[in-house]
Amino acid sequence: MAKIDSSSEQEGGAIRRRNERAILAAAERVFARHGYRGASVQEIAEQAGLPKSNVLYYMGSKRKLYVRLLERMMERWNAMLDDISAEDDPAEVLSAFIRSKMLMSRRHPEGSRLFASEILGGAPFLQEYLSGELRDWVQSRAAVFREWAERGLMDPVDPVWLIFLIWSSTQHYADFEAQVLGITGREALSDEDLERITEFLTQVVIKGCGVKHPAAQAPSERTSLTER
Amino acid sequence: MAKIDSSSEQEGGAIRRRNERAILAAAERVFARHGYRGASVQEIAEQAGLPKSNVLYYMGSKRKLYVRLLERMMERWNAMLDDISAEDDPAEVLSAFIRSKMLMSRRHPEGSRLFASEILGGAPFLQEYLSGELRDWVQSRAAVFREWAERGLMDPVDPVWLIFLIWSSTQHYADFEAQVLGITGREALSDEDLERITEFLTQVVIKGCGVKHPAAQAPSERTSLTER
DNA sequence: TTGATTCTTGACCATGTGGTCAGCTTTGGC
DNA sequence: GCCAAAGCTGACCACATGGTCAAGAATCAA
Repeated sequence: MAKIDSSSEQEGGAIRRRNERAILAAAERVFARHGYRGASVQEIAEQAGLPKSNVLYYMGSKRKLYVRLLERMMERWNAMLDDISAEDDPAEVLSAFIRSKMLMSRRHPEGSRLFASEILGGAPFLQEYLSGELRDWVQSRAAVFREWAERGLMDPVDPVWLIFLIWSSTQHYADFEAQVLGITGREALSDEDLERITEFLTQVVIKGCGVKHPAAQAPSERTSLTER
Repeated sequence: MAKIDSSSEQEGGAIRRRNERAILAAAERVFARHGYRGASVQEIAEQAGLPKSNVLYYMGSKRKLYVRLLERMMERWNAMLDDISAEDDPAEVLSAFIRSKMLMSRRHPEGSRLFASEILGGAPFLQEYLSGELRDWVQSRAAVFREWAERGLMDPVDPVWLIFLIWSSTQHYADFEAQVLGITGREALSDEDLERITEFLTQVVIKGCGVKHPAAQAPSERTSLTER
């Protein structure tokens, strides 16, 4: 009776795995572009190179497909949200935070836009996640930021607004890609562009929040810039 | 042969004006929530308290209605984009910039989300605007920022990334409202919240970009915080 | 080869879609 | 009070939607 189970097992034959991959990739594009309602199973099927019936055969329904994509995106998100402690170097933590979020926008632009579209529509499927898991995560980081402020390692800014600042300014380069490209006149953002933007954002945040290097340069081995 | 003309004249009787207002308001909500494709004329009509035929009678078609909303939003945007010169005080200009963009998110959240949804979908209707008018606007501001940097009034940051930073971090509070409320556990953001966020963003940007007060405190009377 | 499981897909269905239209009522200037 | 213009709207249309299903095709272990 065990259903497919949305976790990342690779049960099922090679055919299933291949087709599901194609469907998920196509669906992420289409949902990201048109939102849940605006996306059609027909278009997803075409982009996946399969008949519509086949998509429904693998995914059950449009809704299940959508939920599965959201869950996949949240897994990626969670993989990025590593833990921090008040003993870490604020500058390093913030820098790594910005960098990994920027990398997420870079690696999974469709997923980022899918997520944005869900939030834009009032987060009908994600409300629980936002006010549960994610909220807890934010609160725990906020506590660390506050302690840093108390120790004089940074200005006493509201940690939640700071987290939102980092999220929004990095997410921007996925969600508003069309605007960024239109205004800069580029065809695409290069790796160098992304690196420069990352450095710019890091600098503004760290300097803007008055982050200081800890007195005793405690050598803790963090800086997990990569995502996995 | 003069058509209704999308500019903000108030031609037409009182009935027309009232109904169009209701339709535009309802349509902005629905398009913002579900995107262009996902929105249905039926739902817009219901939210406006009119039969579907009546909506089509006034607006012609779904597409025309959508375009009209985008144009209205761009008018609001343009009304906000006042001019600046290299003689102005950088801190004041940036502060006013952040404040007015924040006010836009506050006053027209649906419009902001409508705009976001359009960009998210690849800006099929706005590409021209983005790579034309808006691009010119950005370039002209960028030139001023660069001159400030040359005069040592601020750090030599890339002005375009700075503008995107301000846009994204302010727009966030309209577009990702659902996320902000879910995480902060609030029902809505109060005026005080908005004021604190505005001050926070202003502080981070100004401090983060090393903005200095001009040597001779030139008293120019700008700071147009209100939108009209 | 057998037989069960998985895969594939066109036909089909009820419902929703944007849009048209004809005929009605209301409005407002004269 | 007249009447043209404006407003109103239910009925209707062709088409797209998400989803079902049955019947066949491919796969694979025994």
